[in-house]
Amino acid sequence: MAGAGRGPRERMVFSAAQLIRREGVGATGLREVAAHARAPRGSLQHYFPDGKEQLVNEAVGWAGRYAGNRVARFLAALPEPTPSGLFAEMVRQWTDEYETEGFDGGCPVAAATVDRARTADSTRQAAEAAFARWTGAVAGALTDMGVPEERSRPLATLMISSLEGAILIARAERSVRALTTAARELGPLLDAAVTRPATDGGPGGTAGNRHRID
Amino acid sequence: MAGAGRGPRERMVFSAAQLIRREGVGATGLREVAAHARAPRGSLQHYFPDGKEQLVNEAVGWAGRYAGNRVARFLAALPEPTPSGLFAEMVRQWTDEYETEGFDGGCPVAAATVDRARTADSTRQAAEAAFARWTGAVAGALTDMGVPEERSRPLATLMISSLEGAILIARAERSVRALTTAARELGPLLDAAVTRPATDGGPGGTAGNRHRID
DNA sequence: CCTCGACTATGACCGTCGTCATAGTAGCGG
DNA sequence: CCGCTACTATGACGACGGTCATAGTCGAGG
Repeated sequence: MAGAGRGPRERMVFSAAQLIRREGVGATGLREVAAHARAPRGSLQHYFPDGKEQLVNEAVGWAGRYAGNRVARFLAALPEPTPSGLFAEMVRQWTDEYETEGFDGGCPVAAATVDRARTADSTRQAAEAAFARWTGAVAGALTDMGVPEERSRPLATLMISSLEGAILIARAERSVRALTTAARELGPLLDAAVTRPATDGGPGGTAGNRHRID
Repeated sequence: MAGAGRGPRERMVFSAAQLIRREGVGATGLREVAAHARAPRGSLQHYFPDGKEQLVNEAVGWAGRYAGNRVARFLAALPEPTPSGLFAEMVRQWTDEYETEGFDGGCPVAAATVDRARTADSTRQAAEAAFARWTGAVAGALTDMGVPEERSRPLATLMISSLEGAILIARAERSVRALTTAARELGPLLDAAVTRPATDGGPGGTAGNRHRID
């Protein structure tokens, strides 16, 4: 997860996302964010005049962009892209993390939704946008692989639902089981949705790139 | 959701679960729980001498039992039980709530996991147990419907993963879409796992009942 | 009537949190 | 050197939060 170098503002957003996904929104203090980002505490009110809510929203936005952009990289890593292969990569990002760094972290968008969906509507909207961006990237990739338009978005939603739920269970169990199960059980269903040959991105172009938003 | 009458202790556990699933663990105060349960504040330290952590753990346990027991009722409501029918009922519980009461509530087990998995191990274990109980009930039901033993648990895990994730997305979107999508897309996969005729619970017995724990 | 246990009732303590106010520094164009 | 803007530095404030201490009620048993 890149994001170490940048300016203090970006570092704080990044640190906020890190802390939120570990402890939840409520238990993440602003002083803690500043310390984690090695940024001056005074900069918080300078860069985020609307306070914690703004910082949280930007952290959620960052997470959504990150997840969306990640899809293109997963595709690039696959010798020949298939829906099940993409999902396996998405899952593998989490199993890798859990096996090397422990089960401390979850998804910051999920945390923001759980902690703030009811109370802070702007945060709820940020989470909605993050999910939309992520879903859009996955759905675009599925279409490129030959999944019919109408099925791409539902299947992308199903993939992300299963992944988010499996992340929860994995953290609760401190086991990667739910994640690998999701990948194994869902794989065939996803591949069965391919009805025409994959769109070839051609040399120099990665399939799915045109779905990236920035 | 029953649980209004009982003694003050049970009311507080129930209220805690309600508040946690709406606001998250961190934002749920003990004074708030007592007020919601119309229970005296002084009773908190009497019934829960280990403080908030104990109360949260019991709320999570309550939610796990509730979800597990609910499975048997879903089965009873189905004319002829099928895996997709069961999953549709599980999903419908949420779509019904969201359509009649709004998108304020989520799953308390998910909230406890997000907010406390890293910090409070006893709460993490409570969440693990809750998921286990729920998964066990669903897996038992699947087996009764003719799903082979080895596939029941993985499929049950997949069902719960998808449901939990879809709940998150539904709350973020304030839309029931992700939930209905999960039911629609996953249904065929679940039914395809049936390899032998369903076990008939016989007259007077509801299929799956023997999997209830209490 | 006294005791005892279960339960209730409150107020205080101390920590943390988000926010605000205020002042300080650094670089830069003029 | 001035003035201006961008950013940093700190301390204080008020609002809870969880927990603890202490005392009060009340019914049952003796």
